[in-house]
Formats: sequence, C-alpha cells, structure tokens
Amino acid sequence: MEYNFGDIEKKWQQRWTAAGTYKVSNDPSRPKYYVLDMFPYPSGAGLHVGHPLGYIASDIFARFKRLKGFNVLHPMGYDAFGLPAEQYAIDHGIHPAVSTDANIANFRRQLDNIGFCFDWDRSFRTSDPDYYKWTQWIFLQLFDSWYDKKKDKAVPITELVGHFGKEGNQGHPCPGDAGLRFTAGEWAGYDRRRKEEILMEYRLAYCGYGEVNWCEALGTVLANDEVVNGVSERGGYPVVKKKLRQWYLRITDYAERLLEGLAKVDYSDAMKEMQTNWIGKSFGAEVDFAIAGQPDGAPALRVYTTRPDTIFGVDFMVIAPEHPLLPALLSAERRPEVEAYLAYVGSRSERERMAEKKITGCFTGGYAVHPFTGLHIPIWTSEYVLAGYGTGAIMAVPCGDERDFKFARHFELPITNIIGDAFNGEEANPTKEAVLQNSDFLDGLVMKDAILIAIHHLEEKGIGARKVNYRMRDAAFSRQRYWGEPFPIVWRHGIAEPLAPADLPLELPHIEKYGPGPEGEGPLANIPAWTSRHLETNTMPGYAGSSWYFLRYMDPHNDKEFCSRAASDYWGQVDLYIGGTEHAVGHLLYSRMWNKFLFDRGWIGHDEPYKRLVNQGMIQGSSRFVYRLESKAKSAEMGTGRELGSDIPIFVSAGIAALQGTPEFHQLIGLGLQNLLGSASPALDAVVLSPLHVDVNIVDGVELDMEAFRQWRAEYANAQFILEDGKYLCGTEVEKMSKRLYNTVNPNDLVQKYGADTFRMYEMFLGPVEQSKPWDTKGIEGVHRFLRKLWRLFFDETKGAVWTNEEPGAAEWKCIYRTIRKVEEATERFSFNTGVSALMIGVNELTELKCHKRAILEKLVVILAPYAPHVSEELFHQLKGSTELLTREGSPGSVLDAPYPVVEEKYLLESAKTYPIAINGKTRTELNIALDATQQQVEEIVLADDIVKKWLDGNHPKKVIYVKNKMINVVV
RNA sequence: GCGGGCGUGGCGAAACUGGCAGACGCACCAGACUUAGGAUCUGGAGCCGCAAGGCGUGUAGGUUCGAGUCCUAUCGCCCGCACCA
Repeated sequence: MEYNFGDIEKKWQQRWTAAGTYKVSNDPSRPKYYVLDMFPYPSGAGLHVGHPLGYIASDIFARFKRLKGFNVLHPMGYDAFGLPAEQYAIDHGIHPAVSTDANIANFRRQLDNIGFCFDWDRSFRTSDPDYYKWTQWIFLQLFDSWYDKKKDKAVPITELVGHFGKEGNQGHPCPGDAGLRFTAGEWAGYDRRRKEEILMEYRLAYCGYGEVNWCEALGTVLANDEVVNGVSERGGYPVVKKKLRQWYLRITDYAERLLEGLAKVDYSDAMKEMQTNWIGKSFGAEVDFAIAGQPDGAPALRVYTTRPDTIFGVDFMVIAPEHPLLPALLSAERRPEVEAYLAYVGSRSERERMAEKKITGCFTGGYAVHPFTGLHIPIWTSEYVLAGYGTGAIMAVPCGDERDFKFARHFELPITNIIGDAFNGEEANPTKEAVLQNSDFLDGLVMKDAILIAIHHLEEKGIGARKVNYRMRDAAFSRQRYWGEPFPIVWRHGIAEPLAPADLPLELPHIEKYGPGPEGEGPLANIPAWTSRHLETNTMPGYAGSSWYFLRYMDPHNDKEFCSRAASDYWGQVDLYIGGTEHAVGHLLYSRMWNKFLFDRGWIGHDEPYKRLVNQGMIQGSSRFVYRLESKAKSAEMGTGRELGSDIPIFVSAGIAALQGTPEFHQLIGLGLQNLLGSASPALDAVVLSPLHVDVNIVDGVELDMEAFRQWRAEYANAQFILEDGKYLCGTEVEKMSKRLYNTVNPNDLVQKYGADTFRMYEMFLGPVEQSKPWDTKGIEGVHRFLRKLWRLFFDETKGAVWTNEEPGAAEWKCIYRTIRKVEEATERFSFNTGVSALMIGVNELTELKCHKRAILEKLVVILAPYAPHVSEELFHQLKGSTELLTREGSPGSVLDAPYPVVEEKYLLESAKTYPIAINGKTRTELNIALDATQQQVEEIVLADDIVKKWLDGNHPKKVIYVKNKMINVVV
C-alpha cells in the first residue's frame, strides 16, 4: 500500500467537517487555551507560500495544546472593511461587498487545502451587520465615557456631569483644552450646546477640529500610522496637513497604561521597543517666558524642554509657524518677511520637508524675557519646531542641541557656552555629564543633577512645572469613505446625538457611486435618505473592527451583548497571538486600548488582550534571472534592447554573464554565437547583457527549463542559449515575494504535488517561525521522503500492513521516548523546525531498528499529529482498525483526543558508563560510574581513585564537575 | 543620528541553563536496483592534508579547567523610528 496523500487528505478533511472535529464549546470545566492568528484582510491577490506560515505555526500549537488536554479556541475570520476594496470598486465598478465575498471564498478554498483546525462556526467578517452592530455599540460606549485621571480609568460621562454640577471642572482639567476652567455656577448657566461642546472635549471618542493627514488621491484622512514618510501607506500618495472636523479616539489618555502594560505581556523586545517609541514618553518641564513689551497678565510664551538644566544657555526661542502667539509678536517691519516665510512653509508638502531637511526660519521681531537673567531673547519661527508636540515652542540651547546649533550657525546667532571645555564650538554636545558654568545658581553642578534643581527654582517662581510629555497623538477615527462602519451619530443643531443601542446596527446603505460628497465628505453624503436623517456621513477606519474581534470569537452568536462576561471570563486573554510586525503601532495599540477601555467599564475582566505575541518572519522570494544578449546601440535607443543582428533572442548563462568585461567573456560569447548563428557574429564590444526576471516555477534550483522558457512567452518561442556545462544557469537574488517579480510560489501547487502534510512540515522545517528567510522549493523533497519513510513503518507496498503486536525491546522504547521528549520540548517552546527534525531522526532510527511494533507506532502517530494531521489521523485509525472518524463521544474519535504520550524515564537511563576523568580539562584516567549516580556519589568515586589522588597530591579540588553524561572534570 | 536584532559548512539550519560544534534536510559524491534516471534505496562528506595531524562559529582581546554561548572593542548585515526639543 502506497502513501497516497491526495486521497488521505481529502478523506479526512471531509470527515473532520462532517463530524465537527474542530468545533469548540465554552466548557468552564476544562482548562482553556486561546490561539489566535491576526485575521486577514481578504485581498484579491491570492495566497503565496509566505501567507500560511503563521497559520501553520498556530495550527500546530493549537493541535498540540489540544492533545495536552486543553480546550483550545482557534478561530479565523476576516477583516473585511477597508480602503483597498473601495479603491477596487472605484477602479472596476464592482461593489466592495461583492469583491469581498469573492475574495473570501477564494481565500477559504486555499486555506481548506492545507487542513487547518479552525472552528469555522465561530467565523465572522467585520463587515457583517451582526458584527459591526457591536463595533458601533462599543463606539457609543467610548463616546459615552471620559478618562478620570484620579481613578486612572474610563468612567461614564454622567459622572463628569455630576462633578461639573457640584464643583465645575475643578480637579478634572480638560484634556482637549488645558486652559478651560469653569465653576459649578458657570456650568449651570451654560446652554445645552455649550455643555455638549465642553463634554465633547472630555469624551474618549470625540469630534473636533484638528490638523489631520489629508490624502487628496484617496480623498480621505489617515491615521498617523497609515502615513509613512509623508505618503500614504496604501498606494503611496502624497499626504498634506489639513484642518478638518474629525472623529478621534483619545488614546493619549491611555498612553501611560499602554506603556506600563508592556511589562505584563510577553512580546519580543523589538515589538515593545517599537510601541514604547511610538508612545514616546519624555520627562521635562514647561517654562513660561514673558514676552518683552507686553503688559502684565498678557499670555507668556510657554515652552517644553527635557533639559531645564540648560536654561542659562538659551540664546533664542523658536516657535512653530502655526503657533497662536505668532501674530502678536510681529513688529511692523518684520511682518512682510515673516508672512513670506509662512507662505513658503505652507507651500511645502510634508514630504518635501522630510526629504530636504533644509534649515529655514525667520526672526519674528519679538523678544522673550529670560526668567533668571532678565535678558531679552529673540523669538524666531521655523518649521523644525512642530506645532503638534509639546507646546509648539522651544527654548534653543545651541551649545547642547544639534538642531539649535545648526540653526544658530546658519543664521549667525551668538552661542553661549555653559559647559566649558565640553563644548568645542564646532558641534553641539548633548551630554548630561558636563559641569555647568555661566549658569548662576546652577554653576558647578553636573547637568543631570541640575535638572531637578532648575525645575524647583522655576516652580518657586511660579513660571514652570515638571511635565511628562507623550509623542503619541490622539487617533484620527473617521474616514471620508464608504466601505466602513457608519457612525451611529445624528447631528442636530451642531450637537452629536448617539443612536439608541436598540437602533443598532445602523446599516451601511447600498450605493452605486463612490465619489466624494458635495463638500468633500464621504460618499454617504450623496444619499438623500442618509442626509435627511442628519446621520454622520463619515465612516470608521479599518482598524475599528479589528480592535475587538478577539473578544467576539469567544461568543460569536450572541445577539444581546458583544460578548458575555461568562465567555470572556472563561477564555480570558489570548494565550498566543501570531501575526506580522507591521501592526506594531497600529492594530496592536488600538486593540490594547479598546481592551483596556472595556475592562475599565467592567464588560471584560482582563486588562491586556494578548498574553504572548509571536511575530512570524516574512518569507522572501528567491528571484531568478536570465541574461539577454543585446547590442549596445539597440539597448540605448529602445530602453530595453532587442535582437542582436537577427530576431532570435539569445540568453547567456549566469556563470558566463558574471565574467562580463573580461577576455574570457568575449571568447565564450564569440564561441557561443559561432555555434548558434554560424559565422555571423557581431562586433563583440557592442554587446550588452540585460538581466530579466524569469518565473521561478520553470527553474529547477538555478537550472532553467529551456523548453518551458520558450513556451512561457511568445517572444521567447525561438530563444537560443549560450550554455555552461550543457546547462543554462540562472542568476539569483532575494527580493520581496511578488507577482511582479515572477518569484511567487503558490501553495496549492505544492499541496497538489506533495500533499498538505508535506507542505506544512516543510514550511516549518525552513527555519524559526520568527525569522525572515527566502523561499526555496528544492528542499521540500526531503520532507516528503520523510513522510514516505514513516509510511513504510506501517505499510509495505506489496504486503500491506506490517505492524505487529510484539512487545517492543528496550532499544525501541528508548528511541520513541527520546523522540517524544525532543518533539514535545521543541513544540512547547515554539521551535517547530527542530520539532520536525526530531521527528525525522526518530523515524530514521525506528527504520534502522526495523521497528514495526504497534505500541511504538501508536505513540509516534500522536506526536506527529500537530505537524502532519492528515497522515497521522489515517495511521491512527488504521492502527485502531477503524476507517471511520467517529464523534468525540465514540471511539476512537480523532487522534487529537488521544492522550499525549508520557515519557517513561527508566528507558532513557543507561546502566553504568565509563567516563573520562579530566584534571583541569586534561584527561588522566577513566572510571565506571552508574548513570543515575548523584553528584555526591560521583565525587566520592572520583576522589577515591588512586590515579586521581596521585594527581591531586593531597590537595583538595576546587570542584568536581559532572558534565552532562559525558565527562567528569576535576578543577584544582 | 537613536533604538532593537543578527553574524556558525556550498545552502537552510541545530547546539534550551557555558561542556564531543555543524544534528536534521537540500545540493554534492559513491554504490545498489535498473533499457534508462531528474525514480527509489544504501553509504560518504566542515576546511587543509595521501596520512598521522592541524585549523575551524565575522575580527581582536578578556573571563573560565572549558566559550558559538558570558564581558569589552571592532567590522558587516537586517529591521524599526527619525527635526519629538
């Protein structure tokens, strides 16, 4: 009987589905384990071998945990709302719902091929009204909440209204407008509209005017993490800053907890670092500088600095071009120049600013008064100071800050040295270790010690205070787009009114046109039925639905709640979350915030959503190149050159191509052309090679299948080749895997040829899951051979089943237990490549022992199950004498319900062994010692030996080291 | 510039807490069965050397009886952030 993977895999996939093998129930009597993959955005591109990597890893782990007796939740769904589907709709006139359906169907078909153990009954897509009903509901709760700094958690907005009625906003400074102060009496006097405006400044989901990232090409606002290097992450279009009315999530209120929470979770250092940087916490002080010539009580210029110790080194001030105080500073004669500068700044895109990094700026004509020296300090404006960070104004200390120094140099401003020899006049020195000079009461102090003293003086004078700053901004939460969750908000007389929960879901209406509304709003503004109800016309961003989906899987069919507390208390945190690093500062931060919010309000019982996060590496493409021979003249005039004196395309093997420019090259080419074209070889110095990507699927390793190549493209039908050793070898390069580069490999093709089990094991065998590595199809044969070798332990081609009921011998027990030990440990620590290797070694050894004993094979099949689920299920049932998969109550059920084999230690012990005894690493003698001897016993035996005694010469050894069953070392 | 990670055969990689470096697999070589082999099976192999032997984990030091593993310096590669005051 042959290993017929095609039949086996099809059979078991059908039976698993029919029997509901992977259905999971919320059963509090059993220990739980939650394994989650970052759910995919169903794009139309189809899978390549890189996509399933994380799913295979999580599948192995989920199966392993189930074998270990856990009730394992392992769901899958779709992140179906978002920009690309809508762009596709605009370009092709296909409704996003339709293309999304098709993409999901295709995606599912590809996944099913590989044999995953997802519980599809719990699946959903974020664009289902049954799902986004709850996304809208959570939004309403965010809208209905504010962050109480005193309680350090989110609470209902009604509590805030209560405070206002009793004590105004005393003790609850407004996060949206730090200067806002009012008493209980004033509050009572405000009209409804004013009250709502104020409350809006406190809400966790709020609507306000703000500087946003506007992408003209996409016609929408983008969040900071969706903008990369000044262009949109999606599509690479230019992004400009624009003031717009937008919805935001007040994620900055959670900055500190998002930071602290990292200590409680198991993420990689790199991931924690990325999130920490994004949050960007810094310690410093805010300092008020009075403005010269202004009356008392006029607003001061407030700056933020992390280095208040350098306050005596301030030579000038710089404010952002957008700074609100700027107009008040302008002197009449400076006004034209400053306005010209502001116009210049306005004309520059974000991208230009980043690319050029030019030093620009303009003196405003105003002066600030130094709080300690009373000196007048010129106030400049420059685009290097960002309006959005700190106070939008800085005190410039050129001797200590690189940018300030360059600015001073460029505009020939004087530089005060407060650090003596530590400043060389050529570049700024940002040290904190230097001793301060020229600094009045700070003279003689080391800078880092002076920081707190300086703050103390500022506080005493009432012109400064310690201040913690975060770089993270509130998250823009609305999009002028169609394909997203509608906001459950009605606008009445400028007041945002939430819909009642009973009115949810607010369904997305069907539309035919995706153009923007009359005033640049989203497409919903074009629908009379929508606007007549005064519904918000923006929709939510792609990350809304993905910010809480891990909770919905716990209770996916609940139509009363987003997830019952009983369900979320049972499943708790995601024990293992697998996905790419690209979500480090987007999805992962947003979902952590939503989870914390739901926790604060008591709807769930855990603060952090993911206990452990593993980032799978990217599988890169290994591209192949052919080198086309062209004449120089042609290639110059046509961009890519064409024929070389005839219309036969000629390709040069990589080894020869590499010699380009050498005499051998000319010789070999000349020879090659002679063979191909007869005597008509052109002038060789007019020859040039252009490398072209060739489809990796018609290359075996690096050797080109020339026949397939001729059929690949009509233009290559009569291609000729200049070979080396009778072969055409291709050049290689590791690049991103992409259809455009012809280096994609389709998992379906490999599953077809080798089976899903081989494919899965090979993906794991490639290397650590976390590591990025280029794909190489060649090696898959080795894994396939392993599975066939395994099969032969059970079946013979002619004789059929070959297992026996004989009792295994010690060697066989030892072999299987050693294998179990290694596979179990490797799987547990997520090292699936070594797990596969351990299985291979085990099968090699059992083959060598000619072991066909049922007792051994039964255990082997179980430890194989996470890695090669189909073949292990088949062999498990063959051994049990059943070819039907019964329900879990019946016997034998699935191999996953078998107990994971327990290692019997006694078989791993050897009797006595002869050890080399070394003195200080040099072998002197050998002794026979029982393997289970204790350290104490070993020492006694070794020290009693005559040769050892002689060498020790009466000295007592420092220690006797018993090295891992290998040698014994006496250190003197 | 700042931060994180990584350097081991021709290649992908093992070596978990310092203890026989290179397991396992690919590619390669030899043999067997074959009309045939780009099928299958068996065996070989880090490098230099006929051999005995020597050299080997980017490079240079250090700690240790013992270092791929720990420490210091240095070179190289990858990733993230980047006018954040």
